[in-house]
Order: sequence, then structure tokens, then C-alpha cells
Amino acid sequence: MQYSRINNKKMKSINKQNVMNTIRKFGKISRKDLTKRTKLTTGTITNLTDELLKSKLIQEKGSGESEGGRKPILLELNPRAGYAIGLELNTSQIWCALSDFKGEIIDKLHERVGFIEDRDGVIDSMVACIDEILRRNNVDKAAVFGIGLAVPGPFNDQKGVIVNPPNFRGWHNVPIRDIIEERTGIKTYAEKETQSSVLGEYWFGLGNGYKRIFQANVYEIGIGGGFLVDGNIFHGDRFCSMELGHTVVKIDGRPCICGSRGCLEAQANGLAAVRYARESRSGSGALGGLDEISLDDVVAGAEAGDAVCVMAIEKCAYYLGVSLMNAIGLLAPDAIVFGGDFMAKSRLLFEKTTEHLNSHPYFIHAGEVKKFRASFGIDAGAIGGIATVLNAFSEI
Amino acid sequence: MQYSRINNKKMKSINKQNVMNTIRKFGKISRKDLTKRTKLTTGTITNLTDELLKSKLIQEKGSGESEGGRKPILLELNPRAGYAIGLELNTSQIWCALSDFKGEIIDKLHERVGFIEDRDGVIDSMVACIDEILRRNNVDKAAVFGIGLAVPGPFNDQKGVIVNPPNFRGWHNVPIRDIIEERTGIKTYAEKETQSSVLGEYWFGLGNGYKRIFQANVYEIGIGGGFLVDGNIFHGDRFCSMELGHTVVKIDGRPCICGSRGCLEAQANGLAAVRYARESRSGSGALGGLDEISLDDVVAGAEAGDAVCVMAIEKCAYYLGVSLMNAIGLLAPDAIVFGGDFMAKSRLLFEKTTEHLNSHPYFIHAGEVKKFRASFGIDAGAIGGIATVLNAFSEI
DNA sequence: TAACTTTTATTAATGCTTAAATTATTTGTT
DNA sequence: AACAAATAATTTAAGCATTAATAAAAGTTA
Repeated sequence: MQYSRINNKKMKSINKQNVMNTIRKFGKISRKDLTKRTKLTTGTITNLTDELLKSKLIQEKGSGESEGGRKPILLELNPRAGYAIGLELNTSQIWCALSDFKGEIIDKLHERVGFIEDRDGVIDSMVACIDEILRRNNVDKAAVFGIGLAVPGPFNDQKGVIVNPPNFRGWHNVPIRDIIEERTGIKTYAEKETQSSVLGEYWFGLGNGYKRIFQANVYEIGIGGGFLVDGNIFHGDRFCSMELGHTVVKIDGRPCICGSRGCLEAQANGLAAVRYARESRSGSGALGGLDEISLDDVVAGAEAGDAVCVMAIEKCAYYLGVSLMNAIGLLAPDAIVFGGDFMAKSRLLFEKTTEHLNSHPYFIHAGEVKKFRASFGIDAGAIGGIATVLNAFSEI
Repeated sequence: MQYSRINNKKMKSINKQNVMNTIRKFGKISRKDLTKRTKLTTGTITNLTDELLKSKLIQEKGSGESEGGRKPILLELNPRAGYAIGLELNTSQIWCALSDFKGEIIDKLHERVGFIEDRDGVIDSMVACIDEILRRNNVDKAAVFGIGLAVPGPFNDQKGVIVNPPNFRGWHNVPIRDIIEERTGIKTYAEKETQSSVLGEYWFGLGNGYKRIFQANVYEIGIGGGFLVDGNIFHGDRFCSMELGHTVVKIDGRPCICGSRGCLEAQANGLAAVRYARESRSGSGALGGLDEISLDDVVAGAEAGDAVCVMAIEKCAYYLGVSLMNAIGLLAPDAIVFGGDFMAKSRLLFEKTTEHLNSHPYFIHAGEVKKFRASFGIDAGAIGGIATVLNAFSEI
């Protein structure tokens, strides 16, 4: 690993961060176990935890079982040390969540976005949501460690700029991170929605313990990717990485909203499933109101065993399988998380996609990669935003 | 970034490593400039360079221009501090190179592999090459810092095990790193061929200065990928990453040697170009000896403007463009290096591939990614192996 | 030659981790 | 209830590395 210059101050900061992360990971842990996990000596642990106690970031909470001697004093994060806000923005909604320092959700707030084209109006709404959730929980701005935004890609994760999401008309190069920070006066972080999700899954969901986690969020409209290495978001250079939805899975396939053809998003999102079902039905001569078939109908139909609906979803799963296999081939993760509303709705989509991944003739290890569905639903992005804030809290 | 426990010893090691890398990067550099580059103070630089001088890893070499005061004493790596060996193994050849501590190539050695299926025989040959190159240059084993192997994927880069390369019959789960280390008694490192290449490009070629470099090696037979983040090889979890050649670019495309269909390797390697040319010619009614057309013929034909040959190569370039665009979408590199013998031979292949990357309607940043051809040819893997050794030389 | 600049080396101070010794607390045994 | 053993946590002195300030060395300019 490439390190930059290290001195005593930095050394201490790194070790302290290590202690904090370990406490966060274990929830409650004794100083003894901290020495084991961090490889620091008991003296150092005493020093560092002492300082953390004094700054109220952690607290002593009860004691553990005796192992034949003195009972260990357990340490935990101090929930009242401060707060974090997570906020996801998508084309139709703003999801906002407030958590304490331990990451426990205190309150949630949800607002529909009227016209996504009304950029300034939407930004006003975001700020209003933040103000409102603080007001109604009586939280002072000074007590908030940060705001974690989850925004649509493509996103410049170095500068915090929304580049040009196809569904966000009029949002070209919007420095959303700086705008929200300036408007609220609160330190703000921003990540692409799926990157945010996977960090949330790591801290608060099932992702803990894996070294390389890839997440695919499959929505009715969009498809996004996220990737974590050792608990850190894999960032791109200047531009956003993990643009899974606009990788081409089928050459000369369906036109995509992005201007290309055959993107995974065009071939395997929820709308594609609906389209496959419709096309098949009209092809077989059935008539009547089929134009109004919805994704829920297709999912329900598949669940009930309707052949057309099963085919439609299996088709999406096939394309997903191909693209994910390609991603596995490049990234070699040890876990894959399946999120997004379409994925959450359809058991079949998950099963068929994983089936495809488990049956590759050559990348036999793809079968050994852990695969599971995301722990969080619609608020995954906001929860990830909270994780972003707490994770970034390193300047102790 | 995730750090592990740091103490004084580790701190010093990291800073010393930093100094070494900076010296290696600049070739010759004064202590003053080292303080600027490493952000360490003059006192620390004096200490660390002192130790490095005493251990003969670096040496003073002349002085730089005066800037109005005392002339700076220049420091450089001591070429005689030790040696590194790089060795690439592919289906037909063993390429071996010996370098001094500065990375200057002292000698090269090349041997054809008779039967790749004869695993033990090939391993014997590898060891013999290493012995021979040391013998004829009068280098003692004890003076060799390490051997860097460049081997075919899929490769378990954690354990140094060749998993199951399709062209390597009988090579299932061969712990090549440990075998060579045990047989030679020299510390051995191993990387997948293209990963090795890109590290070589970073240290000794044009890759320096880029934060995220993706390399695509396009050969007559295989296609491989490599990726560097901040000068470090991007490793997978348990299994090899960057298996570019076996990502699917065309659903239900040509059967691939790996058992899948439509892999990039099956659609865009040199043999594919030959096939496209042949198919087109026989389709157009031409006859006579066309079965014996070679890749060189196709490349030369394209260079001369032959429409069929141009088409054949453009077809490969198109597939390469699609797969590389997908990789860019996921990895967001700031530079792409094009290597491999097919790529080295054909100017058209390079031009058309980059053209494709520069014209994406959505990933506009793909056009801004620096693209260049690899600096090294057939011995890129071996040079990369040397880079691996010198790069890994951290336990100072 | 003297004044000045730049580069390098030295020294005392500071701050961190570490190892070893010590104190504190709990359990089990007599 | 007293005591020994075991485990947990703290204290202390020592070692080490960086830093900041200062000194020394070497070259330039007037």
C-alpha cells in the first residue's frame, strides 16, 4: 500500500481511527479485546481510549463476562456524541434520515420531488428537509458531524459534482456537495447512490467481514454499481467509477437513454421486464389493456408461475448475469449485494441471476462469491449517506 | 484509506520506503528536493539517506547546478546494491531478464517452450533460465533481491497459484511462486502477465504520473487486463482480477477456449482478425491458399489499404472498444495502455480502438483518458517482473 | 575578500509506542 | 472469610522517530 509521510501525529491519528473503527464494528468491546484486534499494546489502548472517553466520543457501558478474573469493562460509541444526516436524491424523491453517532436511525423524512428539472427548487427542498429533520428532533447544527448525500451517477466523486445524469435534465456539472455544505453550514460528503448503498451495507448490513464487495442496484428505471475495497469506496479518477448501468451488455441492443445502445440499464431494468412481457403477449395475440401492465404485475405474474412473466424476468436476469460476470472477472470481489427496488420485489430475478453466476464454465470461483440481497430498501442510499459521514469521521 | 497498526518502526519503514521510491522515480535527486517531494523535514531526510548510504542501497553521484548557494549533492540508487530477475512464462516461450538495482537491464535470455503440457519440464526450464542468466553474468544468488514472475491468468495473486489457464493443459492449481522460490532459494513474487506489464510501464515506461492505469494486452492468441491504483497492482480476493479477455462482449458470440461464448478474447484477438479476413474473402468468392493467411498478412494488408483486412482489424477494434469502454465505466482510469503483439503490430487497431473510446455519447470523460501504446514489446512481462521485485522491496 | 544564499548536518525537544512492572478486580478454593 | 490465582487495566520508564531550531559547509556575487 502506498503511504504518504508519517509522523507522530499522523501515527496517533491512524491508530486512534483504528480503535474507533474497531469499536464501531463490534458495538461493545473491552480494552483487552481492542488490543487483540488492533494489535496495539495495552498501554496505547489505555491512552487512546482515555482520550476518546474525555472527548465523549465513546463511553463505558457495563461489563462483560469474567474469564476467570477481573471482568472487562465494555466500551461503546457514545450515541450522543453527535449526529449524522443521510440524504438520497433521485428523480422522484428525497429520502432523508437522521442518526446518532452509533448509526441508530432517529428519524426519517421523505418528500416527493415535483419537477426534477427545477434544479434550484429541488436543492431548496433538500435543504428544507435537512432543516426540518433537525428542527423536529431538536438537534443543533453544531452537533451534526456531517451530511452524506447519495446522488445519481455519473458523479465526479473527487469534486462532488453531479455530471450529467440522463434523467436529470438541466443538472449539468452541479457541485452539489459544496452547495449543500454552503447552504447548511454543515460538513457535507457525497457519493453516487449505489456506492453509498454498499457502504451502508458494510457498516450496518451484511457486508461486514468481506474485503471486496460489489453491489448492483437494479431499479425499475436505473441500474447502478458500487464497490468497496477493505471498507473503502472505490473511487474513480476525476470521474465516477462503477457505472454498471451503462456498460454495454448487448451490442446493438435497445437504445438507452444515455444515447448508447444495449446498455445493461436498457436491457435489464424493471421497465425492460415490462416491455419483454408486453412484447411477448402481443406477439401471442393476446389483447386488452396490456399497455397498462406494470412491473408489479409482471413480478406477481412470475411469482404465480405465468410463463410470459417468468420469461420476462429471466431475460433481465440473464443480462444481469452477463454484466455481473464481467464485473466479477475484472474486480474479483468476495461478495455481491443485490439491491434496488426491482431486485427487492422479485425473488426470481435474484435467483436466476445468481444461478447464472454460479454456472460459468471458466470463472469457477464466481460460484464461491457470497451473494445476498441488500439489507435496506428505499432508504439504502440515505443509510449509506450516514455511513459515509461516520466513516469519514477521521479527523479526531 | 485503511491503515493497520503503526508504530515507530513501521513509521520509519514507510518514510524510508517513500524516500526510496522518490529517488527511484527521479533518478537523481538532492536531499533538498527529497524534503520537498516527501514532505519530510531536512533532519529526517539526512537521517534516512544516511542509513540508506550506509547500507549501500543508494550512493552520492555528482552535484547539481547551484541556485545561488551551495551546490546540491545528488543521490541515486546504487546499481550494484543488488539484482532483480523478471521472468515471463507463456504457452510458447520463457523470457527472462536480469537487471541491476536501478532497473537497468543487464542481460536477457529467451527460451522456447517445447510442450507446455510438460509441466515439470517447463518448470525445470524456468529454473534453468534463472541459473543460466546468473551464471553467465557472474551474479551470486545472495545478491538477488528477488524474482518476479509474470504468468498467465487466471491466477490467484494472493497465494501465487496458477489456477487453470485454458492454454495450459495439466496446469491446475500450480503454486508457481512457492515452487520457484523453493527451487531457486530466491525470494519470489508472481503476478498475472498483464498486471506485471502495467507495473513495468509505470516504473520504466510512460505510466508514471497517472493515478489509475488500465492496461489491455491484445495478443494473437490471448487478451489480458491489468490495473494499477497509485502505483499498486489492483489485486482480487483469492482470485485474479482484471480477466479482461474472458469478459463477454458479444452474447452468443464465438465459442471461446474457456468454454463460454463471445468472450473478448474470442472476438478480438489476432486469430479473430485472421478469421474475419478469411471469412470475408471466401464469402466474396476468392480462393487459393487463403487458409494460410497469417496475422502478419492481415496487418500488412490493412496497412496497404486492403478493404478486407481493414474490415477485419476494425472489427476487432470495435469489440475491444466496447469491452474497454465497459472497463472504463467501472474503473474510471486516467490512462489506458495498449500492449500485446497484435496491438504492437497494428497501428490501425490502436487508432480505431481509441477512436471508439473517444466517441461515446455519454461517458464523455472517456475521451479525456490518456491513451498510449505500451513501451515494451515481447519482454514487457519480464520487465514488469523486475518492477514487481523492486517495488516489493519494502522491508528495508 | 566579505557578505549572502543555498544545502546539509547537528542537537535538543517533543510525542508517540512499547515493554515491564504495578495495581485493580473477579473467581475459585480452602 | 481469607487467600491464591487469573484476568483486566494502568502506570512508568525507556526507546525511537520526527521536528524545529541552529550550526556548519559550500558555493555565488559584488
